[in-house]
Amino acid sequence: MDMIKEISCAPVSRRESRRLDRREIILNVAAQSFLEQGYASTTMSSIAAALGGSKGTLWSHFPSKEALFEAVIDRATAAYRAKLSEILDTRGDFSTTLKRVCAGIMEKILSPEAVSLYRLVVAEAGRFPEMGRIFYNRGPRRTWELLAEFLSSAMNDGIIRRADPLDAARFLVSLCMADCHQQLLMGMIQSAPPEAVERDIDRAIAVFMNTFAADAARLDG
Amino acid sequence: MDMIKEISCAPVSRRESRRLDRREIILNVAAQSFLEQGYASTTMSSIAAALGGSKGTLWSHFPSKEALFEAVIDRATAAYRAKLSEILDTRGDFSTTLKRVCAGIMEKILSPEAVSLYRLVVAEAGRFPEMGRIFYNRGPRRTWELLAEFLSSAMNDGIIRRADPLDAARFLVSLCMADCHQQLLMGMIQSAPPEAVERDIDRAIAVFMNTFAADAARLDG
DNA sequence: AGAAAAGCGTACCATATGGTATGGATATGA
DNA sequence: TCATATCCATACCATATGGTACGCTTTTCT
Repeated sequence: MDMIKEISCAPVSRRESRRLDRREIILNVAAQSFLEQGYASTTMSSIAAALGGSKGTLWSHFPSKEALFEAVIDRATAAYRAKLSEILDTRGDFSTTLKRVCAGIMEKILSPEAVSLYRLVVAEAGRFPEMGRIFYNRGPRRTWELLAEFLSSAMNDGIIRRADPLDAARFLVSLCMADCHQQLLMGMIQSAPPEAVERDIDRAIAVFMNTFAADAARLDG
Repeated sequence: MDMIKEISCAPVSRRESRRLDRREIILNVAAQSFLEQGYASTTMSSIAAALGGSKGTLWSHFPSKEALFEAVIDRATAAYRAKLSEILDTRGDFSTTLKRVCAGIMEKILSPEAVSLYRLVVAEAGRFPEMGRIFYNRGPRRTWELLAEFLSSAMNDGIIRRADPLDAARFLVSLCMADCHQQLLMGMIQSAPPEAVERDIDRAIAVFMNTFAADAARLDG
């Protein structure tokens, strides 16, 4: 009887499962509030109210507002990372794949949730140093690593010149984020028009290929 | 008697001058608080306390927290713009000047105040739509325009290929902001080490020249 | 069936918030 | 000199905050 308990690390007991469900719901509600209101403007009371539940329950799951916030950021970045891994589909020739990958990255990065998350991180990074680190490692870093893997194989195939794949990936991503993303962040636009995104992608790839094509001039020694 | 009053638009009366001084002090204190605490976490009471003055005085100058905030952003962006105009000194040959100009822009952009302001704008742009517009027009836009002016003359001299100067300027600035600025925003570093800034500049210029040098390949039609 | 866990509802706490009102001190302008 | 503009200090307001406490019901485990 005890054996069954021990061999399963996932929650078996129904109680535990229900509790995790509740926790999940709390995190959803809290995430929504934090992402669209910011940290300071989000109140525990309003979260409890939105839950339909009581404050006691809230505090039984998270001992403080700060702990809740950290859990939310943790989960949001994890979700972000999960969405990213869907992107890398390297079927087809290089330039087709490159464009598809860029489009995938752009779509994730420009999504309202990602923009809200980015805003929140930038806003609170000064006050919550760990948060910036978590986001950085799970967000941008993962994106670069995924891209770098793809670019690395292209380097091996001699399609683009050999260089640090991670540097190349960072370069490409920063090129993609130069226009629409900036304007979204500063509220100049509410959503990125597809044609503008397309233009960003094309420009980014053009500059990237101009820099990294196999026959391109070396930039540094 | 009325004439004297009318011909001078600057504050003549000592009362008025004192009042403006007080207003200036309020704006300084408020700016500091908003920039390092964010909007929601900054309290009017704490500002009044830091002033040494009373709340009555505060509210006699600004009818609400929101009004104070707008005035602060207005002034901060104006100050930012003033600092920018110091940058453009086009003596010397093109590449020397280009590097100096980039270094100047980087120095402004990476300064703690500029980073705080950028953070605040990004954080609150969703809630204060006008603020993003003000910042955008007085900050990035001015920077681009200054740079564009310089690049435009370089185009006329045939040093770089003819293109939309504003586009080229935006491109160069976005290249400069790709690394250190990002890391500062996300709290990965507390200040940008000079050698990293130097590296950012060199990379940006290399890519820029690779793209815009007179003999570079056209990127788009 | 009965113990325990989890959640709910609500009342409560000290504190702080944005904002108002008032009365007095001080400097300024006519 | 004298009215007035400005400021300061303080007390105050309704409301809201993060967080605690407690008694009650429902669900789960044994």
